[in-house]
Amino acid sequence: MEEFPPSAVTVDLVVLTITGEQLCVLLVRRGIEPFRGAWALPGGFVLADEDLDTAARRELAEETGLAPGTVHIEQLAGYGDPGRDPRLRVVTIAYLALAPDLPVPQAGTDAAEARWTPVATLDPATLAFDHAKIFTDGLERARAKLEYTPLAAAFCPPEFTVAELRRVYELVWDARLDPRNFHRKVTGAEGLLEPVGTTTTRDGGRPARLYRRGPAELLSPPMLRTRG
Amino acid sequence: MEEFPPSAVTVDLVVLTITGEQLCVLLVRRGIEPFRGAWALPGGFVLADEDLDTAARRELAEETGLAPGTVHIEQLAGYGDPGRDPRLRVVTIAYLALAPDLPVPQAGTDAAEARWTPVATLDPATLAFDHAKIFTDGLERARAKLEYTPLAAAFCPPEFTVAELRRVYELVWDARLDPRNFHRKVTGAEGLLEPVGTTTTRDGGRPARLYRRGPAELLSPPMLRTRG
DNA sequence: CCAATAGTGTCTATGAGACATTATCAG
DNA sequence: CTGATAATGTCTCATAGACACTATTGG
Repeated sequence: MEEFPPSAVTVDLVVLTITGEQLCVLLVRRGIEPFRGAWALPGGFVLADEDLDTAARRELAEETGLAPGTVHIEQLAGYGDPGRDPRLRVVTIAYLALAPDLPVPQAGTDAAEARWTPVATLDPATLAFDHAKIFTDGLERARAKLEYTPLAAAFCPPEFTVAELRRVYELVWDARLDPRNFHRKVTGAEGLLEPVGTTTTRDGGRPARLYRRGPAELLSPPMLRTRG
Repeated sequence: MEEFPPSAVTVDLVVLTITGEQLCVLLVRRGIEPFRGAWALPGGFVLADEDLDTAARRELAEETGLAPGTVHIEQLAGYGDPGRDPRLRVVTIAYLALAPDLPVPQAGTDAAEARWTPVATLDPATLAFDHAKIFTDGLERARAKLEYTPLAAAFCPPEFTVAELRRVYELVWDARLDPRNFHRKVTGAEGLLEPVGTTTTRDGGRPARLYRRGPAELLSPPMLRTRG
């Protein structure tokens, strides 16, 4: 092993949710230096005996007070530019988490404040460290994954209507989808949705059938996002 | 910052190429403990003032003696299970590299030997550390990326024929594609291929037009791999 | 009744896949 | 010439997208 350059390893989280009519990201206001007072992605050090995924879930729970089962979480990428943290060499493993509409987050240990911020109004350049890039990468990953995975349901409560699922696509992609074609597509896709059997009128109008997520891991054929 | 658990950070590489008629991965035989004598993915420590991408390219150059411009390289994922290295806590950032047919690699500093191994005959379980998982993830990433990116050309020399590009798909996916439909599809895709203007008879039969990679970043609509 | 949304049916353009046909080289 | 592969054309079927229409609730 000889000598090796020592580093700290952290996890950072891009946590996305849909509250009301907006796609939002979880930000914390830093209570300590560096970047004290600035908004940042939640995160923290990986403990000595801890798996990366475990560290990410722990930080998520600390920051949101969330039941682990309700949130989709996946690794995003590693970021390790020298100088990304002014104190010492820190390599961070970023995670992407998608959650249904959540209660207001609670501030964690290092954070003075935690908040859901609409992505439409967020200027990424104001974020601490290199979190602008991590946030942008995470958002793009989420957008891409809606195309070919059933991940949109991760933004919905356990039982949801086709219209609610469509709203997820429309908000994340900032696009309009034809309700009738969307309905035909998702109800026709094998293993995507499982009918619960009951209906709801919470969206107004004719009662809508409720569905749960089905066992499908892949959306085939994919949902098409018209590319520029 | 208080106290933090110190770690070493490495990069490991899944380097794929096509030699003759087989998809191959670059492996090195370890010359030092642990796993001395076992085959492993090439890799090494990230230096103190070095970017992760830079470290990956440096290791690749050391291990293959390759001109940097000819190889596609992208980050794959981070791996950090405690105990994945028996010596100390090591978090590795894995990279995926795709290269055209290459000269025989040269052994690096820590490696006794370097070799191209056909993926069809490789038992991943024999690899050192957790390299079985990294290799499997890298291979699956490469397979998936052929579907929706122009990445297959990374396996080809700068100028190549449609048939050579098709061979890449067939070898990586282990599938057969109709030459006529494939030809129509790739020559019709916007920005994918740029005709050089010359032809070659190196494949026998009627001379085939030579192409270079075009500027397209995305293959739209994607190449379809028939899913199970 | 009317307003609103759910859900179905129909038409059309596009593209994938199967496969015939013609083109152009080496020997 | 033959044998090989390149390149193009044609047909059919599936599906995305546009949009008309019917269904079922609340007010």
